[in-house]
Amino acid sequence: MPAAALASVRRRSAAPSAQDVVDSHRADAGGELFGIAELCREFGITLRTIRFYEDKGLLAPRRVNGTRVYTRRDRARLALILRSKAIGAPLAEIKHFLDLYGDHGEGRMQQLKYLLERTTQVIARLQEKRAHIDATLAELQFINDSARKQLEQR
Amino acid sequence: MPAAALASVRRRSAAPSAQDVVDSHRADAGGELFGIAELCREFGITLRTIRFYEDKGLLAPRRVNGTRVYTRRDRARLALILRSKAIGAPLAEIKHFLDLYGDHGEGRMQQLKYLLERTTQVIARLQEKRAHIDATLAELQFINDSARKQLEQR
DNA sequence: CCGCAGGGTGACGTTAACGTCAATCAGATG
DNA sequence: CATCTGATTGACGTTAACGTCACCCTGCGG
Repeated sequence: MPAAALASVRRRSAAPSAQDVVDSHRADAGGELFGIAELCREFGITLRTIRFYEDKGLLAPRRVNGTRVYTRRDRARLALILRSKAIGAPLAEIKHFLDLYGDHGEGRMQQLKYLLERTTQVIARLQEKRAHIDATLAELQFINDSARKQLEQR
Repeated sequence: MPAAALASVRRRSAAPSAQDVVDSHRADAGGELFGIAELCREFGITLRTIRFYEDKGLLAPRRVNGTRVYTRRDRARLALILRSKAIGAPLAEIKHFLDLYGDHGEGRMQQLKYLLERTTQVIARLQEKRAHIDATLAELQFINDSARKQLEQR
């Protein structure tokens, strides 16, 4: 688990909320632009990784003369990708997630039912995963406490 | 995410607690024994997977005439492996986790400090991951609610 | 004794998620 | 102009986590 990446994701005052993404979308035209190396430093990942995500269809930056140019919205997407990865989701799943996100940010709300259905599914899965983590945490704390008591008993 | 596996992990009345593992350890000598195919069916995984875990040092069943024989303790270990996998931990990490578990269950408590240190680390990492999941859940619920409202507005 | 199901052991293939390397090109700078 | 930095692409390598295949051994029922 690359600590630098997690730190970067957290760094920007908590996490980018859903509303942030919508905002960044509206402000797209006049917003700041970012280079690939810039994003790499910011998130603690490599050039190759970002290009890899693009190959996978997770990112689609504009090209100026061949060079990739990222908007704030692209940056938000990248942050989402990294956070999703941090919770152990495979890239293919992240792609679906991002696609839903995109549809939501944009105007065409025809497939609202589908969106509702999918998000509900994902929510259920994440809640399961959370429960697993809670159980594991409980066990670890049991072990931890036992060890601590043993040590104090001297 | 193999649903069958998760179902199986849950099936045995919630999850195996830390105490369970200790218990199963004490009861090892006279307890029931399991064959490899039996465990496969129970947990919804393949033969190859179990053997793979053994190659990786995650399991170490007894051999009777070459054939693998699993005790209840081995079964508990397997359940832990699968649950750890479900929360997105790599096998190498799971191995460390199991090693700690083993030391705890057994008598040699010399490295208590090390154990304490490691479990504390793992706990911190899991709490981070939990926080990530919570943030993602919040966003998904935001989207989900928006969609629901949009639909109701007709 | 025969056959066959079930288990074991390599050896090799596969997918995901990148890393590494080499060749190339566009702009900035001295 | 020469060079140097930073970016792009393509080809290939790599690690984790298994799946597949071929082949062998073994106990048991008929």
